[in-house]
Amino acid sequence: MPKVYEPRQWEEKLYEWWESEGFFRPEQQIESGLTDPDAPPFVISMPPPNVTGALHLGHAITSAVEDMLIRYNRMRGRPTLWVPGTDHAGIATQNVVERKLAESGTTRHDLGRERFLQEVWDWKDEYHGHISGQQRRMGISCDWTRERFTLDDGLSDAVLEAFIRLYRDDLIYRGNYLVNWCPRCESAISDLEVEHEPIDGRLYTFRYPLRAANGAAPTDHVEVSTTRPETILGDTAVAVHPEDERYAHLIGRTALVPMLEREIPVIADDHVDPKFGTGALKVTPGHDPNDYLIGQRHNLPYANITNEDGTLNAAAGPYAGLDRFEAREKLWQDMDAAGLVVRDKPHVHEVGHCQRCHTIVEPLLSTQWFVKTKPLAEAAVAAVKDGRIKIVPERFERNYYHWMENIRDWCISRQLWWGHRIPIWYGPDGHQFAARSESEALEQAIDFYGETVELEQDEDVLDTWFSSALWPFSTLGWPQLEEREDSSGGKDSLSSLSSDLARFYPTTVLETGYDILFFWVARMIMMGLYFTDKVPFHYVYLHGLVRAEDGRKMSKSLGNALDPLDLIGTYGNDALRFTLLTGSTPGNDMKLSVTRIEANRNFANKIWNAARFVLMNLEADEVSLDSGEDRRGTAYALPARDAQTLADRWILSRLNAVQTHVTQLIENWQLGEAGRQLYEFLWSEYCDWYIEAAKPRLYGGDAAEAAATRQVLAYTLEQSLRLLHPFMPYVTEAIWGHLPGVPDQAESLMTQRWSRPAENRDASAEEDFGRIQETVRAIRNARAEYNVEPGRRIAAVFAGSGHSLAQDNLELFTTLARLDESRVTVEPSAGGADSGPSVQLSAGGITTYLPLAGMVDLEAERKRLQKELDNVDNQINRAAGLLSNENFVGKAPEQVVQRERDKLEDLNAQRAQVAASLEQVTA
RNA sequence: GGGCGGUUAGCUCAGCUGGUUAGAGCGAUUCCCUUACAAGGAAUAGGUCGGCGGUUCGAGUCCGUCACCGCCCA
Repeated sequence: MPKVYEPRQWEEKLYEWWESEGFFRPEQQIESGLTDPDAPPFVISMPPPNVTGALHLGHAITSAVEDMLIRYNRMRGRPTLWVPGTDHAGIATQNVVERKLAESGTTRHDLGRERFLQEVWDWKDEYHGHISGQQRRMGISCDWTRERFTLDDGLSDAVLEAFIRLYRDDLIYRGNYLVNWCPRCESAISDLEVEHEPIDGRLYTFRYPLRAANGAAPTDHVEVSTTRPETILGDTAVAVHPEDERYAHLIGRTALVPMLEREIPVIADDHVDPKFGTGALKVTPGHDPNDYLIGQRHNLPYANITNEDGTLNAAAGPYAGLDRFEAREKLWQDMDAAGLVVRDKPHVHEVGHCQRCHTIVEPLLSTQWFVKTKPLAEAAVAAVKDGRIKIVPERFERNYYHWMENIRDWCISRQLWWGHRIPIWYGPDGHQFAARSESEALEQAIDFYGETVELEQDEDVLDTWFSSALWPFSTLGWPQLEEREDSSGGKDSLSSLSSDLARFYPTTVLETGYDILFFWVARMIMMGLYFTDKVPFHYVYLHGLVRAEDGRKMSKSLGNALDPLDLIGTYGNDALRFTLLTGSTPGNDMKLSVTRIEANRNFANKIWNAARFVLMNLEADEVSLDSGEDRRGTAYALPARDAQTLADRWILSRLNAVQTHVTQLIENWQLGEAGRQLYEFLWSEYCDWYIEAAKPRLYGGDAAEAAATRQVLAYTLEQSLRLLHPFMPYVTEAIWGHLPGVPDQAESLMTQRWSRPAENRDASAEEDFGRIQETVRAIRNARAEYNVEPGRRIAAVFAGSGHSLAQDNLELFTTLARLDESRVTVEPSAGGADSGPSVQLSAGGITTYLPLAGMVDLEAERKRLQKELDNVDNQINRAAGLLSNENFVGKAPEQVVQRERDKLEDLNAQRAQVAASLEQVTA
């Protein structure tokens, strides 16, 4: 084994091996006996990345968490299925291809629908290779043989089926409503795809001329404010609050639209806020959602003044053809010239932008398709309320309820070409036929009209999220397999042949970022319940967003985006994923720190070197194996209990604790904490203490002792690799492949059994070893303070009540604290050294004298001991105070009280030791 | 306007149902290339856990309130 772990030499090789061996496939897992066919499968539908995009750190954290869960559950013996795939990402992908066309001077309209789509498919085919290659670099153990794409045949079938069923059930309808229109994409977008941002605009105040009572030319006016003057051209009323006395006399009069001279009424409506602006409101039902509602209440006409590209149409009179923002300027100038302008001043207000291209959205009356969401949302709320679906972290359930309970109908039609075309054909009279194909529509039409007619398919495609909403079951074969399942009757066990849908649905956990809780998760729940009558998944695990080190969102335009593939190349896959897994808690954002990735790269290397150490010593050794019934759970044999030293018992007990805690933490979704505990155990306990304690026994003369030590070293390492594997799959696999005598090496660590505690915790070993650690630290500290050369071995005397512990573990002390074996003595009584002045330490219940001849500064020692005495006294006061408090003794749990009693006892003993030392120094 | 999250060491963050003297990584200081690892080892310094009030024998943890930062929804 080389001295340094080089991720690049392992990662690709190991991944290719894993994939080609079929370890990612549930069938192989069952066939090979890794997983129990009768155990409930563990299933994740991977959030499909945009097929023409690049993977970013959001995908990296998704991959890290999901792969961790999959690997853990596979090792626990559950058949696991992780379904990968990609999303056609309608608007985003079409935009990219259109930009490419623009570079060569053409547009999609020049090409026509068919040729344009061919262009996009070509683009998709090219980029799909990039994406899946990147996903493989992320090391994800998903079942590539089940990979899907939202526009492939099966999923397109699912979309057809879903649309037609919803349509027939009256949950999809078409209508002319005010929608969010992106003039750049030239498409409607849903409410969710509008991002509201404050912009520095202006508030324009002007005079609305009022026709005189006798119908003569305007003699007076009312002042009105707006942030969008161009919409004046679409005004169909002026509204005031019904109780606003200032304007009561105006209600019922007629106003004249500036420059157009169109007559509109002055009406009264509660919606008007008398305190905003002048208290009078211009009403543009065709271009403002609130005004739209006012328009409905008052039966106002809906004037539509803009074209789909954001220019004004004929209804804008002289302003027709101008862009909406040019028209704003021009109209304002003209109104100024006409003496209608009062003022305009800076005004910050929230404006909706297109999520995809950031263009300011224009509310526009348009004929679109909608999903009636209320009935679907009710079922979706119930599924979470009654616990069939659990959201982690739980607080997001409130967001979910709030959104679901205030849900509005979902605009699903998009004026794009790239996507699932709406399966509706129109007859000559506009009658709608919902069908899987044109011929099917034609059959319906013949039935309907009694003759063959010309049909035209709807031009639009569906919102990408419509197909995504079906993802958990469409990827498993719905709806085709649903029918087969029904006819064969009931759900088969995994051991027999049956459909994926029957075996793997509902999925287990849906893991994704909280930013798409509404876009995706909520809609999957609605659709899943509606179409399959089952929840699509039992758990929703939401991770936080990965931000740049400065806390801002990573983005290409800011130039602060880190490329996960670069990071993997530099630091290794394990380092990146361990950082993502341990760097934050569910639902909380994390600022990705490169130094942390580096630290975790170092951790991987540390494990590598610990393994090198163990293997160097094992090489010529026969390692026996403790073969249980399950060969995948085979462990290295341990020495008999009575052949174990304190250090052995200690590290085995610590391993036991970590096995238990890590398992509990993962089951409790505290993945980060689980990883941190492993880090702590492996580095601070196994490497820093156990390996160091093992060295003298390995190199000492006693062959039996050395062999026992090798066994504990090997056992602990091997079990730790199993625990760490889901967090750091590569380095653990690379090391595991070097282990001698392991029966299943032809397979992989990923196919081995999750580590389980073999023996009980050993409280006395943990306590005793803890006392030794304390004493060793105290000696090391004294050595450093007195500038003892690191290599120099010094004399020591152990005394006091802990002397027998010292006596039994002298070798540990001499090694760990660098003592001179020939000059170490143990004395039962705390009498102290007789060889002149010495440093006196009280730690771990052992009094230690270090006769640092000629180096001891009595005055400094006195100060140090006094400080220590004060410290002990403080603690004694605290504990004694607690114990003298009747309330504490009476109300606190017995366990807690006893702990304080024990502590006080130890402190008193320690105080006596320190006090005695102090007295000696002072005397 | 409504809701959520954050505020813990110089920096980045842990700290689960309240219970040892609040932890880690990085950074800082001192020392060491000791035959697993200098991507390493040993030691040290550094925090009134945002402010105030409350509940409790006991609060970083629970409740109220305020401040600042961020996000979501309207």
